[in-house]
Amino acid sequence: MIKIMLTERQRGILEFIQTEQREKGITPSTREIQHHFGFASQTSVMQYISTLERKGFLDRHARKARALITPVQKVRITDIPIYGQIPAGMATLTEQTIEGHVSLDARSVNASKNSRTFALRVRGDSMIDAHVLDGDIVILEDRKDVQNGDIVAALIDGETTLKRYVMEHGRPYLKAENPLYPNLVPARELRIQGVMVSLVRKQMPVSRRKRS
Amino acid sequence: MIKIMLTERQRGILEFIQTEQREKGITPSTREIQHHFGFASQTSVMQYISTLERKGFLDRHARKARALITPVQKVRITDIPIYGQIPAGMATLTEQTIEGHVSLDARSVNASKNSRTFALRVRGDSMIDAHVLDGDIVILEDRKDVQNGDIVAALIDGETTLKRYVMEHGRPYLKAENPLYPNLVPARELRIQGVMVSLVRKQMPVSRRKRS
DNA sequence: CGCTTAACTGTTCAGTTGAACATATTTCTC
DNA sequence: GAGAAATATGTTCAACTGAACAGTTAAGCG
Repeated sequence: MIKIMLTERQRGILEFIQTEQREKGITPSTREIQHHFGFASQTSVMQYISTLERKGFLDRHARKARALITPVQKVRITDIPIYGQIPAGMATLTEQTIEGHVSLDARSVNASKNSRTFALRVRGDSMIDAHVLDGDIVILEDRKDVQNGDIVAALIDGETTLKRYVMEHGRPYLKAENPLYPNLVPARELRIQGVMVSLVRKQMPVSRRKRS
Repeated sequence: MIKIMLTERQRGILEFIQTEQREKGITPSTREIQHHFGFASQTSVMQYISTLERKGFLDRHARKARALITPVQKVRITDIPIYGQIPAGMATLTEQTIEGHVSLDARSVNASKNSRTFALRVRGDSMIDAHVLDGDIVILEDRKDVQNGDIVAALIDGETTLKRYVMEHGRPYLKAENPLYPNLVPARELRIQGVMVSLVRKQMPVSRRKRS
């Protein structure tokens, strides 16, 4: 019963709002919706809007023009900053070290909304056996609960590296997924900066691709 | 000289508009911009807006409320449909076979704006040596110019498969990037549905992950 | 010194917009 | 058949909004 709590008309109006926003960049006004559906009164639209809002399909800023917000836009898409390299710790994640942004919806990125999400561009082949390549953008979450086997970004000697977090005999170490790279056993503290939740790869054109 | 054609003030106003849109979901009105910057008149805002529009940093719908559009929103983010399986050909890419959407910015996805972009969920390990895993979402472009070495989605016997396109002795075939899978030499026609331009992977939690 | 451009003020105006009120009809369930 | 919910109408209103007009001030340039 949770699947569709909307009547056909309600769904139509929600879809119209979403389509308009996607295509024109702005949400329609109540009167525009009214004319599109041929209502003689805009009050009908008002009623639909409040119903959709009550059911959680729509959000809005009261008493403002074209201030409808589809949760699709507001909740799902996250704008993730890409850091080239994190210099010291989470404290220093400033605007200046941002290399760019990836924008993708939270669902396909696996992001929980409580924790902070950021991205790193992978350098080197140390995780190639985990199918993470040089140049890939790895999306991480600043989380507390790191589990055995998670791929994490960790701070070692002022450098950020991406490794697999392995707990063995009660002691954690960082495992490279490439026989050519050494595993890292932390001398004292292991500073985890984020847990990998997703990956975005930009496929290079053949001409510029490295031969393997 | 192409880098920054904006004065400090112009840049500030553009950034304010973009930030507001990102955080609140709606673009600010001229008066909201006015009060944020402490202008005594909204005409100042009007002038900035037309300057930004003239320089191509802003788009808008004339005479409509909150109808500013930042090209960031309109141009860069693309909403890509994910098809679970393409049954017959490009002609049958209907709404019904859509499994979901990924939304990400065109830049990180490598998408050119002329060709149609779509996505497929990868099934099986046949491309594992190309570091494409089971469950990955592969973003493809419906392009004409397939090059030797490109990873493509092709239609073989009514099934869509992801393989590497290899041209040898003037004849193309489809190569699996896994020794356990056979290469496919087309009997007659080779129907390329799209060329891989990008990849999105949702990292599974350790508990649900397959042991290898 | 003129000329241009950027930055800004003060005011008016018409069209747009969300909201509210009172009421009517249909559809469905109990 | 009563009641609830969904659907719809008609109208009025205050607030919001973009746009325009007519100016001012400062900086840079040749």
